[in-house]
Amino acid sequence: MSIYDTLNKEQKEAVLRTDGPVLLLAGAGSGKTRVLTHRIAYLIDEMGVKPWNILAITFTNKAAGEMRDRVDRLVGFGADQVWVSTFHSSCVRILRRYIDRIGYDNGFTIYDADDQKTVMKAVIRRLNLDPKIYKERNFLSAVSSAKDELISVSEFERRAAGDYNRSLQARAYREYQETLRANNALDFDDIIVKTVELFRNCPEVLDSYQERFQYIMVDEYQDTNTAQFELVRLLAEKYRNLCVVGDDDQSIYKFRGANIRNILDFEKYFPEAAVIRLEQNYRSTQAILDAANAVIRNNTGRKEKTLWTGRMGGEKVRFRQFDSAYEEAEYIAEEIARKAVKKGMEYRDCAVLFRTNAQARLLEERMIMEGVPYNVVGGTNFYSRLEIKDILAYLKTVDSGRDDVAVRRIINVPRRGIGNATLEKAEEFARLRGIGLYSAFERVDEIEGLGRAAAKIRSFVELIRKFREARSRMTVAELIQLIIEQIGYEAYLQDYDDDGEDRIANVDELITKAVNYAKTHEEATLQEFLEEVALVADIDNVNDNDNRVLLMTLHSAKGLEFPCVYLAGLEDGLFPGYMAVNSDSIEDLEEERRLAYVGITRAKDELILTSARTRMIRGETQYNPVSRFVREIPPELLESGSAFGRKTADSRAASAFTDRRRDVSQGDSGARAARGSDGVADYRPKAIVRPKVTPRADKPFIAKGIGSLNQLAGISRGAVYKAPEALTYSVGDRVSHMKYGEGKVIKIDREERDYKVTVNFDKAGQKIMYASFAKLKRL
DNA sequence: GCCTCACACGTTTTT
DNA sequence: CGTGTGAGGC
Repeated sequence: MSIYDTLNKEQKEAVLRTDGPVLLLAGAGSGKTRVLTHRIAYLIDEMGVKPWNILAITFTNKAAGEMRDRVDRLVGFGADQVWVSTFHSSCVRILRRYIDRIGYDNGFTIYDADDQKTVMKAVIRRLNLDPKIYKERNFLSAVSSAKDELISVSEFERRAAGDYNRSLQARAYREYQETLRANNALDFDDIIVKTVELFRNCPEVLDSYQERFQYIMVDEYQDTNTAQFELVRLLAEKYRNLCVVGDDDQSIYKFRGANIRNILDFEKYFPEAAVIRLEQNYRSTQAILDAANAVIRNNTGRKEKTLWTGRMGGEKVRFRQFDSAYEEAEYIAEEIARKAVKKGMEYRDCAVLFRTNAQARLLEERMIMEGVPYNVVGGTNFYSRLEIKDILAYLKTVDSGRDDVAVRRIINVPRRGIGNATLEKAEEFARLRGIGLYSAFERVDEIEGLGRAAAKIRSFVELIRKFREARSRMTVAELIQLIIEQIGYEAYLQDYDDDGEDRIANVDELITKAVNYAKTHEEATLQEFLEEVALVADIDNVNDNDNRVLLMTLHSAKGLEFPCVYLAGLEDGLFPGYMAVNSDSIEDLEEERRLAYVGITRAKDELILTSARTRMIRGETQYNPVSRFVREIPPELLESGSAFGRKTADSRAASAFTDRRRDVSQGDSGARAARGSDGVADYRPKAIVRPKVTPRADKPFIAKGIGSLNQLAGISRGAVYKAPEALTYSVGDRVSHMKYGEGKVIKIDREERDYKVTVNFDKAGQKIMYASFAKLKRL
């Protein structure tokens, strides 16, 4: 009895057919991850393939981690040598070694969406275009789609000839690309594009990777774009041992350039390809699968397949319509709470999925009221919070200083009295000499007409110089702490806005992450840390051990499964979104339908669909009909219950909620700042919820599992920041500091969540610092 | 140079 | 409704 005997006939075929191209059409829940992991095991154990000759590409880091774990368990030895990672991580790894061959520096930085916007805005200004008319978003999406299709600047220009608007985009594209190059930066798309460019221009580099990756597997293949396809094609060209796994019915990233032709035309590029279909679903009940099939059937141009399951019967899919989105949220939260208490359901077995991130808020509020522990995946990424970006910009500048966007971001944070006029002079100086902004700062004495600002710039340069010098002898975490302390960042955040405390807690989380990073990586360089940070997705940080309900978009839910799934906001105009409803292309609606299919097929045992008659969107009340996707499910497959079309006990009970709601919704300006470390929202700012946190006494209240509520109660979970209960030193004591050496404590002020300590250092003089960051030791 | 206030504008979805 | 931006006053 071998591990392969547990596979069905098709799965086994996919595992055993190791040589040559294979297109594996794997329906939802058909065990494709199982096939991939067993295939890797088979290659290593039975075929004698060296683990390092195998490359497996997944969609998210989380999926990569899981795959590696499973391979680890299957193969005794060498699993850690298999490359399992995302497109982006793999490419960055390659580019770090070789990008100098195509004219970048190997120490390149990675720009996120925010940085891209900053650059494009500057481009628009430089091109003397009216920013009122030309939005950076439009240019950026034109640039991004061009890159997805591997269209170079010159190719874009050629195609744009004669078209005014296109020509403008072409100019913006060129200018944008040149700026990135000058800053030695790559955007997300470049990471793929530049790798393809490298392979095309340097045959010897390509050859070395072709030799290295003799067996290649690509998961979620339906979501690859043209650039990614070309990358894979190049790598696989020599040995042609390429196995792609996908499901055209689950292609949901067209907006990001995913090219469904990659799957439909695979056999054209690889005529010798074996096509294997996995059609047995091991995940869902027949009832759920019937609903999924009923919906997806309405799409045209699919690869025909019929999913079936051995799990006959099952509970009918439920549908409930409510008068308002509040009632919808209440129903979901209340029911989850009830199931947890009465039926002993684990919170982690349950997910609430929705179309847009904005829907999370209402659900969240309600979860808190019901005392249901939850996590929100996505929304605003942890690393795009302004306080985090500030610190990262400091780190980037310390690391290289070539990134003008980063330098510009921090030159006046905190306020140093360096304003626009000064900056423009410095930028002009830099531009004329073809150097970076930071290099210009280093030559500040040569810049004319700066007046008093020159001294301010000089001390900024000195500050960075000190950080650089300190870098070699400290960990990333220590460096961050040093920066925070030196620039007085905590105090800056404290009175930046109402969310000072939340922001400080976020910075603290960053330090915790840096500490953890050092623990898991032998050579934890600053550059690697920055890279890691740039490439994480929110879903990557979801911890399966957390016993919480997950709230997330349908996109984030791809690849996951849950015993119980709530699909919320099934309304025409929301899901499918109004864009798709009003689009003249049937394609857009079909993509939404595939999204619905993905959502439905996440459920193993229980699926509940909900919708609301009214919903507030952008301050406006919208009235939406029930989603066409619900209507596509035959009534006999649905249990529509009493809430359908009528006022119910549920909705009547909700009026109390409506009254309480007013104080809930006012002033949640802090919502953004209040996410936990992982890009997973752990709590809401006090303004929204603090007065509301009265978890019912009869609810199970698992204190340790409910980060959100701990946060609300003012309990910080950060390891580093935690305000000490009592200090180990007091006024008059001699203390030592990591950087300043020894000194005497002059004064201690108790502040809301920390102590402010004034120390007179023997060498460095008098400093005021926060106890939690300073880590003073009594002598 | 910095702060405050008023107003316009908009979101699908994300590596 | 919420955020980001721009004008105007200090």
